[in-house]
Amino acid sequence: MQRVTMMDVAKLAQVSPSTVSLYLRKPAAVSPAAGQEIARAISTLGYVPNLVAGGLAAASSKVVSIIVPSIRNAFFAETVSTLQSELAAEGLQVILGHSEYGEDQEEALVRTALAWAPAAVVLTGLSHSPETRKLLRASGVPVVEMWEIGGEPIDMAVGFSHPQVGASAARHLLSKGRRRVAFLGARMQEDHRAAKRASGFAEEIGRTAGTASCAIINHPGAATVEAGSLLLNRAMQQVPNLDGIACSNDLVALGALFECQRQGIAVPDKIAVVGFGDLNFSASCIPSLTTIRPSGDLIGKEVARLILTGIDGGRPAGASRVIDTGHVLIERRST
Amino acid sequence: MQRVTMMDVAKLAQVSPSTVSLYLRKPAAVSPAAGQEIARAISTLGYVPNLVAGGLAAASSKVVSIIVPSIRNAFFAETVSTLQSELAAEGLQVILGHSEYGEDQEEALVRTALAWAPAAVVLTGLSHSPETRKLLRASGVPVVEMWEIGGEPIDMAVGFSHPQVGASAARHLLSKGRRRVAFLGARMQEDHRAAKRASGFAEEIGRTAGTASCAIINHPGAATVEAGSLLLNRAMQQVPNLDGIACSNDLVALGALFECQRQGIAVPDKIAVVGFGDLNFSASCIPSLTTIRPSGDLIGKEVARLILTGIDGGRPAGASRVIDTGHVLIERRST
DNA sequence: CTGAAAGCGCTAACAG
DNA sequence: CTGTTAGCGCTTTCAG
Repeated sequence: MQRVTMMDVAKLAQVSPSTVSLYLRKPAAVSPAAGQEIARAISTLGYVPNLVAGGLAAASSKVVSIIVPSIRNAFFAETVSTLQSELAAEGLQVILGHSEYGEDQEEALVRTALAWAPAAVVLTGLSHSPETRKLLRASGVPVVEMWEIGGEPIDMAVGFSHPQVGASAARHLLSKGRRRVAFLGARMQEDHRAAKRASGFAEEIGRTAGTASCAIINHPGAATVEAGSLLLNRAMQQVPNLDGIACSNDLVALGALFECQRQGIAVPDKIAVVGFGDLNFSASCIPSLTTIRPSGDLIGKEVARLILTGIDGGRPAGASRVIDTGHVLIERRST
Repeated sequence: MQRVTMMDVAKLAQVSPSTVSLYLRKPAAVSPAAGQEIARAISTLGYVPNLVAGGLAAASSKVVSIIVPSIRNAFFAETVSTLQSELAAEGLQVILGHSEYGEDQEEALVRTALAWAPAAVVLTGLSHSPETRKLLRASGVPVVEMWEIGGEPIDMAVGFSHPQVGASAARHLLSKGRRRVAFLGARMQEDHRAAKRASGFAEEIGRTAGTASCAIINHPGAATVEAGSLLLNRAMQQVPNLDGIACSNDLVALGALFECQRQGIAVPDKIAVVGFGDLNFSASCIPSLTTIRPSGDLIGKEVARLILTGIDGGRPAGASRVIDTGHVLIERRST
């Protein structure tokens, strides 16, 4: 499909192909006269460089492979979106893969990702199969794990501590005088990060208010609004006089809010609700939702920065290999 | 970074590299004995084929480039997710780009996409710059435009008619006796598809109920819950005794629903609300939202099918070059 | 069914 | 600053 090659451009501009190649990569390193000729030739011919050939010759393609559990999840959509924009600005392409929270799937994706000799690979979280870690380490490709810190990264990591998020939610509920609380999570058998938020929550409750009741309730399916309704009902059964809940996701929290409204349970008077994610609707729902913002786009930006500095500079020094983007609790009406 | 090459595998298996290559592509075309040797060599060496080299040699890489306005939009996230899964199953990688609803950005993305000699490129909608169309046509690469039909596609198209969606919403509102209606849209100066839903809505209202009042109201920013609140208020100003609204997106509809609740406006008694998208929360909110489902994953499936059949068979014949995935109105409590 | 040969289009030393 | 020279690792005729 590739009609015009660098050879054609070189011929028309009366220079050698390598000069054209040089011009394309470092325009300043070519004489202005030659540069102009080349530029003209490129535009009259409508030349588009073949990145596949370039990648092969340079032994590293201008591609970064991103693997997330699911792009349908607004959290990751945000990060991927930011990452894509930042990388595109530097001429890097994004190859996308979905692990669906499966380590085996992730491993397969990593394997094909590596087949592209990518400039970097970006993974979600710190939990991976041993084989995945081995493949990645052996490849020598820069890898960034995102959305989680607090373990041993394969190479670099950008994210925040999930147990700390859980603890923040717990402290907030406690500070509002709640003592009969529950954590509502979805898919925690696979979503290790949500599970960590849950255990951080439970630990903090236990540590600070040993006498408080605390339940962790899991919905095996995806984190949806509907799951929120279900979970709230189960929580009320399990914790009599429930007065506070933390949710693993704002969608779940919204579902709980709707269920409260349906059953005439006053929020926050009877039950206080804390979410996670600060999604599109969280500020506008009724009551507005107290939530924890993980800043998915900050993560995206930092990952991009790590990749970019790793590419043109030497790899960044040890100090900056793990970046904590933190989290912010945003207090609204639901507590 | 690529350690083991096909050469190494060939040596260990005591065959020639071309036999290994053949085995990788058509295992059946190689003798069972040789096949076993090769398979063993591959696994003991941990060989991963270099797709960059393969792409160069084969003059077409196993990549399909997908360009959507924004992956943060749940509609496109769904399609991309499905598409990625379907294509990955056939060994194709997805390269992702965001146009942010800009034709120039899209053109730039198409240009780099083409540099990868992709197996196909997937675009959103039928509106593109003339240069984009030219580039794509000249490249000879299969292109699929998705999420819209009703115009002249560059090559293939999968989607539905947006004016018809607007008309469906209008008919539904009319059938509920509403005569003072409005269409609430966001970013319609750039989002041509939303604008078409709006005009389809207005036309149908005019055609069927000439005496009805109908306003089209646009929020220049993104389609968010907050925009929904704003838009509802403007609609009520503009159309006294407003009794029905159609929204360009369920998020906008949710915002309108919240605003009604805040102001004590009964839905659907006073104002009926129709959304678009059938998002996660639409069945669960209060009242549950009547909406139009465009089936983003059906679109993804059909696009994948078109690409896949185009690759191993000859290109599909003229008849099936445009696929209408239709839309479904789902009636719930909000009307 | 298998192997030899000839590149795919570009980059990257290295001389000039 | 520019051109020459070798490949990058794989696919693909084409013989055998």
